[in-house]
Amino acid sequence: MNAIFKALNDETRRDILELLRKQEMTAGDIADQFHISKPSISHHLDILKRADLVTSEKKGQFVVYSLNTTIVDDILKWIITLKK
Amino acid sequence: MNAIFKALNDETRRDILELLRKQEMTAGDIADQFHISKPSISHHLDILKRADLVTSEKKGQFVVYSLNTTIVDDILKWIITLKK
DNA sequence: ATAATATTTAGATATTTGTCTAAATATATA
DNA sequence: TATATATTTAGACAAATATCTAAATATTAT
Repeated sequence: MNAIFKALNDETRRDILELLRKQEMTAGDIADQFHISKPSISHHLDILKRADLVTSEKKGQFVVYSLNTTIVDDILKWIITLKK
Repeated sequence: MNAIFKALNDETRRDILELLRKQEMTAGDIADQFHISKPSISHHLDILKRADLVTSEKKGQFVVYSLNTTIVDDILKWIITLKK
């Protein structure tokens, strides 16, 4: 749970997740949505990946990122325990 | 959402929430559950309070903390948007 | 009033984090 | 093969954070 909450504790990373909710995107296309350098976005993507919140697949010279909804379920479960 | 995720990004604070899920507790009783100084726990409680995840009420010389389930719902909503 | 108990505030410090630029790596194209 | 494009890695740095001890504040009890 630690890596997940660490990953969620940043507005840029949460925004990336919301982008990926709609469709998978390349690292570059993701970076273009923010006023932050590409290396910084790459670093954010790495943190999301380590938390298993996104997956990545190399397609030619691009790297395509997708949301991993399985882990989203894990967060839901944790939150829901607070209500029981 | 920022303050909430910031508050959740710490194992001690998440553990405090799980404790309060079962019953309300005084600051001292909460502190006794951790191997961390009372001032540090007080600081964690302050962060949880600013995020509105807990409420506090002074009862005599004690301060009783409770979980605020309303805000827990807000987190749920945000997580669920990721799945739609 | 004084002492004891409960909690918070203040100030210090080491660690973590988000950001940047420059350089490295990998792939595609001319 | 040389060049352009896409992405990541490396290293540096300022800001944020979790922790501590000491002191302050508030309440209760003697």
